[in-house]
Order: sequence, then C-alpha cells, then structure tokens
Amino acid sequence: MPGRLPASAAVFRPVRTRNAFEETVERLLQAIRLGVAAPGERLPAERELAARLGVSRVTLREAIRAVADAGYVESRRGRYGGTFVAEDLPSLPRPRRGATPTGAELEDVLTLRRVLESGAAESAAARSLSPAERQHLRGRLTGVAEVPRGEEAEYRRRDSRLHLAIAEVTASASLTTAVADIRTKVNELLDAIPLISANIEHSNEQHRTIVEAILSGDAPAARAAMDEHVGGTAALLRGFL
Amino acid sequence: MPGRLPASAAVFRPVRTRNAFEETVERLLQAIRLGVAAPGERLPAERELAARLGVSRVTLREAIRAVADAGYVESRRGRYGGTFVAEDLPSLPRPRRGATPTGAELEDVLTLRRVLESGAAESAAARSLSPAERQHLRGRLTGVAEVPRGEEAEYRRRDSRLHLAIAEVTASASLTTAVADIRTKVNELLDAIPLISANIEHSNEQHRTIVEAILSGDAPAARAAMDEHVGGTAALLRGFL
DNA sequence: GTGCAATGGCTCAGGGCTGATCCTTTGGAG
DNA sequence: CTCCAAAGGATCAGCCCTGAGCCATTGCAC
Repeated sequence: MPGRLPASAAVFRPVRTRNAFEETVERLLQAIRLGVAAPGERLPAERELAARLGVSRVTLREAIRAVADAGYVESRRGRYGGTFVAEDLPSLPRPRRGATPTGAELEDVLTLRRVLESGAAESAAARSLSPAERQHLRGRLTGVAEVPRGEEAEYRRRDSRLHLAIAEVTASASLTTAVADIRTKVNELLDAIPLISANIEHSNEQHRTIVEAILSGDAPAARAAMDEHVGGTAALLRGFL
Repeated sequence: MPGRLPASAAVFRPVRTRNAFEETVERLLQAIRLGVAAPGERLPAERELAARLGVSRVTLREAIRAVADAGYVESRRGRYGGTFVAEDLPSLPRPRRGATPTGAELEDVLTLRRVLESGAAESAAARSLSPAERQHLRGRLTGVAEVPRGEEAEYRRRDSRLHLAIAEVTASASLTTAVADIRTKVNELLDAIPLISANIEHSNEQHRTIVEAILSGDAPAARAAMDEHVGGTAALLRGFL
C-alpha cells in the first residue's frame, strides 16, 4: 500500500507549504540573497511583478511592505519610481530560526545540491555556448573574484550569481529554477558558519577551473571540477554542523 | 536590472500555478501514473491524506470526486472502506492537451531529467545500502521485468516505480521529490509516442546494469549506465517529437 | 510650465478554501 | 446480535486572496 515510503511522501507532500504572502516574501528575499536583484537595482513594477509571481497586487504589496520594513528594499512613488533594493542590506537578522538542521536534513540538501550543480556544470559544458552566454559566464566569474575582503555578504551573493549563471547557460529553465532553490537552502546553511578567507581564495581558484572547463566544452572536467567544489563546501558544513 | 534573464524568471516564477483543487487532482493522478498507488490499492484515508497534502478535506474530496468520475479511483464507505485505485485504469483519456511541446520545452525536460536521474543513480551507488534498501531495489527491478507483453501502461508504471526506487535509496527526500516530478513530465511525453517492444527489452537490460552497479557500489558505472539509459529515451523522444 | 504616462497607494465585492462539526455507512469484535 | 470504531458524506461560518477600479505622486517631454 502507499504508506510511508519516501516515494509516497514525495507524491503526497503538501500542495501549499506557506500562504501566498509568506511565499511572496520568500521570493523577494531569495532574489536579493541570490544576487538576482543587486543592491541599488530596481525590482519590476508592482503590476508586472504581481503578474509574474501569480499573486494579486494586494498580496505583493503586503510582502513588499514586510521586506521594506526589514530594510531590504525601499519604494519610491511617481514616474521612474519603483521598489529598489537597499544599497546597504541588513546584516543577517536571521535569529537561527529553528535549531541546527538534523544530519539527515543536511545530507538531503547536500545530496541534491551536488546532483544539481555538478549536473548543471556538465550540461553547460556539453552545449555550444553563444558569445553572449560565454561573456555572461566570464562576467560573473570576474564578479566574484573582484569582491574586496571583508565584504562577506556581497561575496555570497556574487558566488550565488555565478553558480546561477552556470545553470542559466544550460538553457534549461527548470534546471535553473532547481539550482536557484537549492542554492537558497545552501546559503541558509552557510550563513550559520564563519566565512574563512582561505576558503574564498580556494573557491575562486575552483570557480576559474569550472568556468574554463565549461567554456572549453570539456563536460567531464566541468563535472569533476564542480564536484570538487561542492565537496569542499559539503565538508565545511559537515564540520560545523 | 533583474529584467528577463533566466535567473530572474526562475526567482519570479509563479508562486501558485494552479488552484488547490487542480493541484490536488494532479497529485492523485501522479500517484497513480507513477505506480506509487498501484491498481487495487487503497489510498490513505481522507482525513490523513488531506493533512499530508495540506489541503482541506472539502478540497481533497472534490479532487477525489473528479478523479473517481474519470474512472481512476473508487470510494467505498464504512469501516475498512476507503478510496481504492481502480483495477482497470482508464487508457489515456489524454486528448493531447496543448500541441506537442516545443523543442526548447523538450530539451528543458530532458536536460533536467538526465541531471536528476543520473545523479540519483550515482548518489545511490555511493551510499552503503541497508539490506532492506537492496531488497527494495531488486524487487522493483524484477517488477518491471515481469510485466507481460502488451501491458504497456503497467510497464510504464513499474518502470517509473523502479526509477523512483533508485531516488529513494539516495535517502534524499528532496531528490526523490524532484525525480518524481520530472518523471511525471517524462511520462507525459512518452504517452505521446508508441511503445516498441524492442525498446522494452533493451530498457530491461539497462535497468539490470544500473541496479547492479548501484548494488555493487560502483558510482561511476551507475552514472554511466543511467546516462546511457536516459540517453536512449531522449533520442526516442527527439525522434518522435 | 504644463501635460501626461508610469508608478506606488488604497479600497471593496466576491470567490476559493479552510476548519470544525455532525451525519451515514459498514463490518469486525465481543 | 449488538456495539462501535473507522471510514466516507455533507454543511457552514469565516478568512485569505483576487481582480478591478480609482487615487496620489513624480519627473521627463514638449
């Protein structure tokens, strides 16, 4: 019978985890934390954003209000107005929501993360990229490398943005979505541990290797490089949690 | 600005695609089509299922009603009653909803599918499986192999169930969920093309290779075998669509 | 300077969904 | 035979959310 097996849990999982308001808040924060909306940038206009998110303008506005109250965005009225990401983002007002994740939860995230990100790197390398795509990748790579020391939050955003860019150049929208989601979860885990500058330099080295492999169309190398990269993060997280 | 880039589309994608009723119907059908709920089996009681799906009993009942009207399930009252999957399932009353998918949509699904399923096979092989898990895998493998000729729908369900079992033994709930979802999409594509018996035998061969690699803990071999397997399906689909 | 288009701010009727409660049916336990 | 627990069947008040509309503000184009 379809009792409590994992497959049953997967199919009969909740249809709606949060309500529309909460989901919308999460999305806005996700956009900011993944660097998809960078500090100072303008979000799409409310009417458009509401349509894209599939929620009513009322609900979106409530969510924006909440995110604005927390200091992440700021709204300006009038033509050429809009909702802008704050230049100085709040520094992790995350009060360790819930206890540290259980070992199983951690492994769950890390497993999916490895599958998705290594798969994305391989898939990206297997395609023949357009000049625009190649430039996009290179741009994100230098973007991460250029972050000055101490700017940990900015580093994390650009790091996320590079990983997202790799998923983007696979040309698979659903893979990109999946990577964005798992990346959000990984970031939440990373926020709980200190960021060591030696790790950053090592990461940048690995980023370069990964992007080079993708750009040269070497799929196995891209996978291997990404595997090593996410393996490092996994070891770090397992150590601290 | 966060304009129309893929990453932006991923983060600002709709929060709620369908309404609760439609989502619930989809889940019930997914359970049946993936073989998670086999013909003749009883679904969880309404009160429990509603809780698991995170919808009200009213909504769940409406969904069950719809699925029952379509001939997929049957409800019986009284103690030891319940909602049972029909012994004889309707044969694809799917009237080609929408035109055939565009090339990009097809590639999107196939890309994510390859990433997830090959990654799952590799992850499964990399773990040390418990006796119960090993038996589970073997059972699903023989289950597919035993389907008599002509029972195409049953074959597809058991095939799905095997692929799901591989995801299950990775012990990653979110990977299992992701595989279940992509498998549902793949099945929809497969329903549009004829099932050739030569392909079935070839598939069974590949299934055996995959499971053997997983059981012997050979992660690279498991990935390679799954890669080849999903590659075959991909070629088939590209040819027909 | 004036007009105006684009944007955020606000309100309200109504539909969808929930959560609670009670009813009805059924078949095994005693 | 009777009881009753477990399951489906049904109803209703009320909240969440939508969709539509209108208002207020702003700064460029002319």
